[in-house]
Amino acid sequence: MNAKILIVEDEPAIQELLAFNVTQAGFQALRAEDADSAWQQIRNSMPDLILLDWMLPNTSGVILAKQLRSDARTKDIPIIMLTARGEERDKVLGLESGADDYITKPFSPRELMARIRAVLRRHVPQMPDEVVAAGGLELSPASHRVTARDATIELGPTEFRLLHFFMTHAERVYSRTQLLDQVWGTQVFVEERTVDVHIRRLRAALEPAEMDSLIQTVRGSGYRFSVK
Amino acid sequence: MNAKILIVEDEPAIQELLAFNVTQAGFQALRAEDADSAWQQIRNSMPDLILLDWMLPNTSGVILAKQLRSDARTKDIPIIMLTARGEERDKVLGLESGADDYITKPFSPRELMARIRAVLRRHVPQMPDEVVAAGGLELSPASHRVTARDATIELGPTEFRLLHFFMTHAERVYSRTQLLDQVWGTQVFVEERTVDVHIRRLRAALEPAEMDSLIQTVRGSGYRFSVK
DNA sequence: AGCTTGTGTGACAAACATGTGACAGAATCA
DNA sequence: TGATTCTGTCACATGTTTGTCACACAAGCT
Repeated sequence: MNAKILIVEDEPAIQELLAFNVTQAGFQALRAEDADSAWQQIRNSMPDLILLDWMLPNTSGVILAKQLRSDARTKDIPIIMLTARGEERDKVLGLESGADDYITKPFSPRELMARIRAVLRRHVPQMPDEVVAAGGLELSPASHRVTARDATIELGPTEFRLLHFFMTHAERVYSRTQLLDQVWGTQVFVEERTVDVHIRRLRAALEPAEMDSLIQTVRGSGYRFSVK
Repeated sequence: MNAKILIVEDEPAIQELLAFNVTQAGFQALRAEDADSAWQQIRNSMPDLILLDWMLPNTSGVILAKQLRSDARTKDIPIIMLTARGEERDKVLGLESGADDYITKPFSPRELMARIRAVLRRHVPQMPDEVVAAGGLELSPASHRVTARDATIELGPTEFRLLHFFMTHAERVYSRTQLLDQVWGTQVFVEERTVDVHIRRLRAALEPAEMDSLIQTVRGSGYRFSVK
């Protein structure tokens, strides 16, 4: 189960070089030349880390990084920025870019791999893939699967993230707005009532297992996942 | 103690529109037409958030944003950029601007307010809502629950706020007017007698647990929550 | 006791919040 | 590409909450 690393770089030569090094080190290399193909790759295979060129054709790397950070689905993926020599370290690691680390071109393969490993290691404690269990439900982010008493529960992506958030934040009320921020991401603008509909869909999916009562309505405040 | 929002916009019509929406939503609106008057306002009243037009007469909005970011006193004030449709999303969120979010003109009031609230929420770490316990009752703002001897007590939003206020201000008499200010808020106008009715409803909810005597009537003065 | 003032109580309509089914467009898949 | 799922939004149904009232009741005063 080696980590997937997405390389976002428009220069074919450098992309090739990176891919070679990464593969050589036992990781799985994914490639993209611009922001669009990067998103496609991300949707398809959820990389564990992104090597991102500071300068990209259309959207620059910084913008892509920001977008990644503001989307609930991708905000936890670590990013290493690739910069030309001139670039200021401060800018790269500053607030604006959501980068975890950066490396200057040209780089030595050894340094590159060292940084990749360091970032991955630093990121492991977050354990985004840990199985969560609460109230008779079991949710596994890694396999994207939910089980209740041996019965598998089918959920759409949004319902899945919603349930995941609830299970990791049980016994606490969240307003529709908070849920939108946490589950949808801050840059997405949707109606608050959309939350209601997704709550309903989630309940409907949990109902066959008689688990729908885990998600409670708190009138005037929001919703709560509770095992009590 | 509602948030102050500084509107920096040279177009009078748009400034007016923004101020209207902001005020309507219960915020306090400050206005400025250019960078100079903006700084003046900022020095005078330290807004909690700045709505900043991308294009301004002398200094452009981006420059002002940069200046704000480089001043220790103002670098933490969140900024929402107002841009014309043509403007590149990339530029706005890029390194240059220190913006926290942006919105494109023309905008819907709803979206504007949603973004303002989202940014404010992100920037004001809400104080930890601690569990309050008094007289055998336990009230948890976070989970929005009230318990009396293992029995859950169901309360409507207003009764909940009322009880919360009482529990955090026990042993002291509050007049109907004071309670209206504290629990209902100063903006709302309701009859004083309404307090009586809510007190009654609260007592009714506490009665099954024999906790209704915690709320005492002080004839001619008001009500008191007392554990003695 | 009578009178005055303050508080308890049940009822009620309007306002409000949430549940629910349907639908069209977007994203995804084969 | 066309088929299929997923999403966000709406309109309507349902259910709660809220503020007010009218009247009953209680307490204090002369």
